[in-house]
Amino acid sequence: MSAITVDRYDLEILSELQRNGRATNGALGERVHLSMSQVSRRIQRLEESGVIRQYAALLDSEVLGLGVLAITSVTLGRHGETQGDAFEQAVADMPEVLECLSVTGEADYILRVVATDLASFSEFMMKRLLRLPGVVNVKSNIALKRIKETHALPLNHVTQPAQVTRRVVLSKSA
Amino acid sequence: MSAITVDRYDLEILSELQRNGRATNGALGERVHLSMSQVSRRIQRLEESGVIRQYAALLDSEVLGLGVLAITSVTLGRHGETQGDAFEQAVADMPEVLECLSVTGEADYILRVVATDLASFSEFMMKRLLRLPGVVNVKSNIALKRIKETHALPLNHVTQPAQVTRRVVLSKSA
DNA sequence: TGTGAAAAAAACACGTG
DNA sequence: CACGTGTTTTTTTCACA
Repeated sequence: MSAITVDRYDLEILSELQRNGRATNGALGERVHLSMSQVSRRIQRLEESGVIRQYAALLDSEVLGLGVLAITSVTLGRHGETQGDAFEQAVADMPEVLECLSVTGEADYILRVVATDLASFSEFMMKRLLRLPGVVNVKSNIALKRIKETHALPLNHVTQPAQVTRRVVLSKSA
Repeated sequence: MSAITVDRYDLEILSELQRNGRATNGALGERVHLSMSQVSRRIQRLEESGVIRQYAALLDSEVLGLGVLAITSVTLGRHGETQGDAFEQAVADMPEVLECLSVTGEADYILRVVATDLASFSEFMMKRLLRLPGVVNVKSNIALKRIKETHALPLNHVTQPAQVTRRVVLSKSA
């Protein structure tokens, strides 16, 4: 596995790109005191190395009518790992499940789920999640208030300049 | 509060922009069989109405060395709401906390936290989170495997065409 | 690594239905 | 008033020094 060197300029660029994924090379260059071509080449490197995974438009769930957000713990019965795979596959295909982690502790999985209202959330739980094979227990915590919600990863832990493990390649059209 | 009408063209545009926040108006137009100017005007409307909250570059936490992801439940002692406000403020200022929700159920808050490794996660818990005033109990579930992780909201629930509540305005430079 | 040309895309104004 | 067309401006990409 190859590596990429990330210096403090890269970190500043990444930080700004996390805030504004459409920042122009010119604007970024002005911010970090680098030429446009420098910025362009650095971003290309960051994309190719997989540090930048994707550019995306972030939508407002409340405006779109998705008023319910829940953290749900799921426990599976003990029936071998085939069941786990089936559960993971099924959950990955459910658009209302934004996140699914297999975790340490009492539960097997923790899910982050959105729904339009409590009625439809309840229906999703009863009719879809609980009916998946192997699911023996679910426990949901409904969000009362969203204190903080960000996609922006902390970057200050990166000792500058740092070697970072290289990953997948971002396709041009993705 | 005013409203915006979102039809099936808008939904297709939003869906694609969630996947690729840098899709050009031309490409989007081809996809939904609409002219460039149509797409441009629709996107502008979606931005102004707050449906599109932000454009962002999504970074890869593993590539950046943030190998630990945890879901942490926090319980506060019963000392009035001033304490809750202080906790919420403190947590909002911690970059390693990506998400914080106040929730129903046993715990008061659920947090999504990243760290470079278990040692630094442990240090964060002991030295920073547990020392916040009012915190009497925390319980963490460490992610063993990330089954699914998306920002893409489901859009199929929107009955087409639908009235959507208007929100804040996206500033041009944000 | 910067500079300048070429290509692409976005923003804008205009004319038309 | 909504729509497409054409023009202008911005931004990116690429070749070259």
